Amino acid sequence: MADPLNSPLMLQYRDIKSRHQDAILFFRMGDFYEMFFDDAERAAKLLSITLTSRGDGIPLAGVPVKAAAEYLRQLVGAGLRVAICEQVEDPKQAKGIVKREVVETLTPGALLEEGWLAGARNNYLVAVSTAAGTRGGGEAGVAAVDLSTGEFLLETLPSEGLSEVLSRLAPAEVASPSDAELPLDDYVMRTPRERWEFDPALAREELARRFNLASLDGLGLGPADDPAIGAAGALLRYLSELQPGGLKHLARPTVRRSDGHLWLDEMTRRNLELVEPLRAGARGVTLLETIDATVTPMGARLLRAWLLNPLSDRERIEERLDAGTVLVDDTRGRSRLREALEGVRDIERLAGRAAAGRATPRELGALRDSFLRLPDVLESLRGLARRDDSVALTAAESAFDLLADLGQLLAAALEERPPATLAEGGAIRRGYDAELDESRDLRDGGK
DNA sequence: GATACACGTGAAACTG
DNA sequence: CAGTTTCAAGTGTATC
Repeated sequence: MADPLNSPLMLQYRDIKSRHQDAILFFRMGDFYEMFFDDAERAAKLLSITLTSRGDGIPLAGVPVKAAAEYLRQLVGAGLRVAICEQVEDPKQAKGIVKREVVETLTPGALLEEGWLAGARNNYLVAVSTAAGTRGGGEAGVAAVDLSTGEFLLETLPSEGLSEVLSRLAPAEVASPSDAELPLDDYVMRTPRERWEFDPALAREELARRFNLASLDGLGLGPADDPAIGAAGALLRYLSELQPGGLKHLARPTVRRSDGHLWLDEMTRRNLELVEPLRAGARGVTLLETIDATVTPMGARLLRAWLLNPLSDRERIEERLDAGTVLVDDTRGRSRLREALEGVRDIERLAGRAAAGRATPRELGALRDSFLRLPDVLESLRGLARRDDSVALTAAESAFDLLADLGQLLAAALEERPPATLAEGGAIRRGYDAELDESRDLRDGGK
């Protein structure tokens, strides 16, 4: 029984590791994340950290929790999955060793961390369902989420169109039935899933439950959308494995109908240099770079998505052109609007982090400051000359949510300049919470 | 500008 | 036998 492989800790480790075979396991031990065995050897090589052992011959490599983010970024950047195993029990209360659980798995497609992602483009995790057995022909379903913004897209299309969709979304990771063959570049992470997970009937139930709907009609989903619905089901199931804590900020899915958009195959898109230069590394040559004068990350992502997704519906095209005309014709109004948008940060991603309960005080401060800019944005919209000429602009105006309640709540609760981390303290204003004030007085010696 | 140590947990080696 | 000490990674901080 002196076998080091059978110590209580190693039993716990092997139990957890057996359920995360395909990931590097970051195993929390006090103030360190430890990796053992093969994980330790791979990570030590990739991260240039010391491969050691605990005297019992078990290979070990570890990083302090405080410095873990940078190492995680490198591992995920290298195309690996990393499962984060935390202590889920107060060590003081624990008898024997402390209980541990995987609370999150990071993959290239499942990232919420701030600063790891390019602000000007979405980071999609995509599920693809393909018709079983048939090679070519049949219909494919695509479901895509951007975890950082909560965006959720569905599309059903002929199988031949898959390469077009996949190059348009440029996903970081693709989940599909293990036997499916997909037109994907080598650097895109492939995640094989069981075929039954793509079952549309199962997925309908899951979607209805998730978004609290009696039926999917409300989402504009009919029987013809089954392939995409099946993909959505598999995607949700996979996400619940990656984020066992749940994803509160996932938006209701929106359906892309190919009849409203111009078909652009991958070759065309490339040759037109819409968003990527033909010669890798060339700067300033794409259409996107040429016309991108957006102020916020939301605008940058939207413009990019629009360029990759040109409309074919005349009415909607005219609407966009009308909006453009109003803005072009009113130089002063336009610069007012730009000015108002200047202070608006990446609300989508900040809100995503807030909803996931992982926003820092400083990020909440950025959210507050952004919200407080919104009245100015709305005012500049209203102030545009001849704004009534544009259906799109008036619609945007009437749908505009100032988020005043949230802005006021954040303004009341947060200090003017909140600290970068909660641990530093001093995030919450005096006078907001009586109990907190009292605790602070006690700590500071009281009067 | 080097060098030592603590950080938190658990195993193993050591002590009485 | 039970209790105590030692040790292990990268980083920040304290001490020379």
